[in-house]
Amino acid sequence: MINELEKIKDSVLLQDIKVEELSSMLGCLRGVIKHYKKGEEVLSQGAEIKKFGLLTEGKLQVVQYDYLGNKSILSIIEPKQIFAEAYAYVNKIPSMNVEALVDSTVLFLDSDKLSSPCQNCCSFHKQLVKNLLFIISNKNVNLTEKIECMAKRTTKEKLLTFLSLESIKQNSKEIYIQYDRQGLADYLGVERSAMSAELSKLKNEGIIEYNKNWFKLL
Amino acid sequence: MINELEKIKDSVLLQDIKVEELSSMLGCLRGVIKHYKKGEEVLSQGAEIKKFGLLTEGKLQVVQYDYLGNKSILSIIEPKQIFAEAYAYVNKIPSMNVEALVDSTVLFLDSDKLSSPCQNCCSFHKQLVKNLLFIISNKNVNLTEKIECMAKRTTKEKLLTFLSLESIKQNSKEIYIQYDRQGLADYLGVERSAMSAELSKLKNEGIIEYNKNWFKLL
DNA sequence: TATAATCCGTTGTTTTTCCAACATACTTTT
DNA sequence: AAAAGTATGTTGGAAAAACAACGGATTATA
Repeated sequence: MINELEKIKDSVLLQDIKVEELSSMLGCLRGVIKHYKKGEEVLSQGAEIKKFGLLTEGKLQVVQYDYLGNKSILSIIEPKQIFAEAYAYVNKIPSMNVEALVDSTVLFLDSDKLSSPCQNCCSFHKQLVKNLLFIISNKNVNLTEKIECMAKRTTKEKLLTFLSLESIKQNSKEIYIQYDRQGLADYLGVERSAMSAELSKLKNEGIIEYNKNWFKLL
Repeated sequence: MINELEKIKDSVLLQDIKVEELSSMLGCLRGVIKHYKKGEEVLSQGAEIKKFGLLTEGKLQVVQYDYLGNKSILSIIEPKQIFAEAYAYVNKIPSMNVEALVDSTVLFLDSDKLSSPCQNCCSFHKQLVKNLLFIISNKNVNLTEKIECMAKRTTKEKLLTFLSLESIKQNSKEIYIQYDRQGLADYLGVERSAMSAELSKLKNEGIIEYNKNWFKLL
């Protein structure tokens, strides 16, 4: 257990919480550690969620099957990240699965206990709540930005919206993006090759320059 | 002040908080009431946000101007709803404005105070945090669902994804939707008339039936 | 280093969407 | 009930995106 805490003590969720407090936190939040083999289901569609997860080791993917049975990957969970937190707080049945991409270890924490601190109002509780609010709010802002891009009607506008948002975030006309072309196309909800063609056009029109992950707004 | 509290005491944020506790809460969270004339700016782009708002009276709209200066309405805020809460918890400068559509009254609450309860750990704090987590998580789930719809490549798929999500939520093949055609088109990010045409096609193909706000999946 | 695998851009064709304009139905007002 | 306003459906042409297929470049691997 101590070993697991060591791996996640500098996660965003546990930020600014003293190491000495971590183990008492585990008890308070009914921390449970579970191990999963590659390919195993960590959370399955339709099951009610009362705890959220903090990945201590391995890699997970959040997938969703639509009305036709088509699989789509919603996100990849890396160590120190939390998942299923939104569904733990709204009492809705999630419509997605979480699967282990490699052998993984997850620390589950009780969402009810987190938001209803114990009698003695331990100091770490304040910080935990603050961190959780930050994480969820941040996700919220990111989702809103993605929607802002996707809502544009043309691929050209989607690209320019994305790039100008990045430009603001990176506070520069020259930016580096985290996605490869396929990843960017998925993010914007368009087809890769069509997007590539559109990028070329933007370059020819003298609106942007780019090379691999580097982009410049002119 | 008492008058204002009366109007919002059954909002989601203040759910399950005793009326007697509300006024002490106001002090603790540094509650400030502000009035706005129709057309006035409630929050302006680029200004740092330390407090979030709870609309007690009137109507607000959240608008955004993109890189070309085009205005788009992100959401309409009705009484008892909160706004700007996500931006209050991530330390990001918001890229949107909030404007008063009619004369409005807003109660601003200190986001820091909410997540860092006072010494005596008042009982309402627990409930407030719980409620806030619920609201933000809920928004999160809704945004994710919208993205799920928008990510589909064709209008037909967007419609069917939306309808089947509603079908699950309303637990029936027959559903009533909250949007009119223009609203639904905006939600899905497509053009209204093209969407209408697609709906007709789906009806002809025997995949759905509909009449005004009523839809049935076959 | 050779080979395989992956990523990225290009092109032509097919499909879908947008857009504008108009017709019809429904609602609200007077 | 007439008139005006609003919401929805329809259509055809223009624009854009998807799709498939391919070639060159880069990266990973044997």
